[in-house]
Amino acid sequence: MPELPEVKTVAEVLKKELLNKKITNIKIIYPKIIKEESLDLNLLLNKKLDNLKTKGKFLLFYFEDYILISHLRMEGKYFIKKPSEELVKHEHIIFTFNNNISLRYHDTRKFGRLELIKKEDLNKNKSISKLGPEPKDIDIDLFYQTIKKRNTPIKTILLNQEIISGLGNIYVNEVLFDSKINPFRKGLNITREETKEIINSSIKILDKATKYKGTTIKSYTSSLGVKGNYQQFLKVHMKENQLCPNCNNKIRKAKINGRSTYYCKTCQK
DNA sequence: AACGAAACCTGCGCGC
DNA sequence: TGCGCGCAGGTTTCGT
Repeated sequence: MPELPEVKTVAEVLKKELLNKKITNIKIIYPKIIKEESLDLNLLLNKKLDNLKTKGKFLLFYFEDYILISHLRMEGKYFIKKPSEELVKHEHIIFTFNNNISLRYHDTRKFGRLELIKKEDLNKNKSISKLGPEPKDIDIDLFYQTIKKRNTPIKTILLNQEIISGLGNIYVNEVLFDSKINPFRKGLNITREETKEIINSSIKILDKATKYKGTTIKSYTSSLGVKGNYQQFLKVHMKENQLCPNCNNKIRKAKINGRSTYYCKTCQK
């Protein structure tokens, strides 16, 4: 469940269930989910969840003087269960809270990562410090200066979290359709005006997708029993050979840097 | 410094 | 039915 709207949705639900609750037990089933440089997760025992924020696609769990940084990557999910419920396949880390809730990190492909840090180390953390701004915080001129030096497709630039954070493959496909930009165009050929269009579309689409609690493409991907509903608004993503809602030509599918790219050759110049 | 490909994993759907 | 291949909402690492 991994782009910004889905991560924000997860944060909102977990906050409702767990804010101000204390961790009473931690069980690590598959340790490789935890980054090597991480502090020992057992430092969280008896700590209270003070806050839960997001930054780009990261979840930040604030526990008194520590922060647990969580990235879901491709298929990470959090399930809220009762401690008595038996473990199911792919549940890798289990946190028990004092309100009789078992928070389970579930990840079929084991790509997700957890890292525990001291609160004061957040801004020097390797993952977090490299992150670019989310679309709503982008400075158009700075962003334009960056992309106009890049000889790589705009699609690839928008997926680069060091340049702009929060967009993933679905929303980049949708943003480029909305802003009428061909995904193969090189950064250095994008005008300042087009840059502005891209950012405006990004803000608009991420906001709407967040409002609809994200996009659920495969039912098994739903976490926490929360299903997103933005899929009904997708215009190109996963729509190969369907008709473009603007011009009725066929939506095409191609690969850009190994990622499936859906676009309308007629509308996206 | 910037770029692309490979690596990290598992499960599903498709064609034969 | 079974096998092999390609595919999946992401990031990091490695080689050029």
